[in-house]
Amino acid sequence: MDVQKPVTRFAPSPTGYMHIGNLRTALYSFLIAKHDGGKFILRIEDTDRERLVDGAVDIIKNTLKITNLRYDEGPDVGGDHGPYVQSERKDIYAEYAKRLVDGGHAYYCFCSKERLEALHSDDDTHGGYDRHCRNLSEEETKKLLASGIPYVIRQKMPLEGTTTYEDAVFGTISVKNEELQDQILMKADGYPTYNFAHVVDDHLMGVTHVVRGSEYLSSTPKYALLYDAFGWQRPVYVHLPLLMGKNADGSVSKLSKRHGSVSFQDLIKDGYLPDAIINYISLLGWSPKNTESEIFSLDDLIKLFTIDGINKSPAVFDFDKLLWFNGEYIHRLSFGDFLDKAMPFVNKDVIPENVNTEKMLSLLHTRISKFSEINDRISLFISLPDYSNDLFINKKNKVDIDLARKIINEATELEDVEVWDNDTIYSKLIAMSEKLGVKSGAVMWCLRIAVSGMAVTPGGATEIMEVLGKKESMRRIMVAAGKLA
RNA sequence: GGCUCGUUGGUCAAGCGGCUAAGACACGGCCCUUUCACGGCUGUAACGGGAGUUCGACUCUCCCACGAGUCACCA
Repeated sequence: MDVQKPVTRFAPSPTGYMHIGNLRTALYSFLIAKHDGGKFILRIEDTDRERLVDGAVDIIKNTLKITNLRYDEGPDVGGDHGPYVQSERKDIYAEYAKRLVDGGHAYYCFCSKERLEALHSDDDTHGGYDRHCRNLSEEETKKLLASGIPYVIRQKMPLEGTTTYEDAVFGTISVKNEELQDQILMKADGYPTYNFAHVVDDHLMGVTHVVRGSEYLSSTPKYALLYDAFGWQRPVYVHLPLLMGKNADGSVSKLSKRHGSVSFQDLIKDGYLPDAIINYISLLGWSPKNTESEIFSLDDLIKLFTIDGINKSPAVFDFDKLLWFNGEYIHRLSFGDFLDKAMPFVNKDVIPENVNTEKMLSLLHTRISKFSEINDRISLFISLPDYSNDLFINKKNKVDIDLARKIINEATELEDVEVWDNDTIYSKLIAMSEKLGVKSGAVMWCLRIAVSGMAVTPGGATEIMEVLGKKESMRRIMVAAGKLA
């Protein structure tokens, strides 16, 4: 007999940006399916009509597209289990809710919001619904229904006993039934709640593994009971550890905006590469069996990913490590690709004509970890900063002001160089150091200071001069000569 | 507060009764070097606490502490 291939889904609400935690859920869900050659579905959960945000669905689709998390079924690709947008499935939920009522697993509730609020006024967070309408007679229900009073449909929880389910990550989870609220399945506006819709959809769409954040751990018994009420087979539950962020005071809390850029688009805007982001977040809550390297492509992850490698404890999102991954990915880009991706980040308006932009960027290729660093790093090519003569002093190369003056004066002869490129300038400077009888490092040091005005620069003296061009380089050398005179 | 879950270095983590407790990021040092970066080598640093079980616990059990999640006509 064939082992059933896994079917998983990613089911976000279109309420705004793609949070990095959501992306990680999508990734794991995708990987679980693909590791065993299964199917991955995208479903849009838009049952909360008030929180809908325009364009949010496009953000979701676009994110999955550029991260290569391809779905086999979904709103724009179709499939045998559509529609894949919950607001288009209202009839389905209504029908299944009715079935539950008829079977005695759910009931109509006519309680007003005011009444419900009064219930909570004593102790604001505890308590719950008092099951006021749970035992209305059939006649009373009929009458109320006919009268047009708004109603919801609630799930009828067992009053005693325990509900237990197996989670693939957390193991056996067991909750006393008396803890379970008669949760709302269908809202007064005719839309289902998440609690109900996702169960119906997951079953109808053949989802075998429900992958989601561990915030659902304690409400899952209610969903399991729903499966039971319908007589459906329960799916495999895979709850993922939470993603946390580090606060300024050192404590941690659920990853949110206060921790920095936590939406996928924020990170892209900041100059992170999708592959690097995917690689990093794959390791937040999961680790592979072999541990030689941590650099994984999506294909690597598909091969390596198994549920038993998922961790239980919450993971703190570490921007330093993400930055390291991103640097690795940038350094490994071919120069052509690097250029393509880097160019959009360059503020072209401020780059002088004499500067060779391509060569300038080549200096940055191995020196940046994210593209947004570019503009800070190239300031010296745009203008010569005001600097102090002390910058010329360098112990290692035995440079003092007198020597610097000598070297810079000698360097004015660079004016004779015909072909202004790195190699030519370099050999010229080497020859100069021999003539002067000083270490080549001393010459290089002084020239680098002169043309950059900075102690730390992307690239060495000759590289900077090449990028700057002869005219500007000579100008800067003359400035230095003047300062040292 | 009830319920549920978690706790290995600053962070991510391996470990699944016997180990000098991996590795990665960050941090320090050294080397390379035309500064920086890259690269190479190397160093500092951890099992929350207490009882058990066992010849032997980071690994199993219980209690405590701490942390988190959840108790919506939000998902």
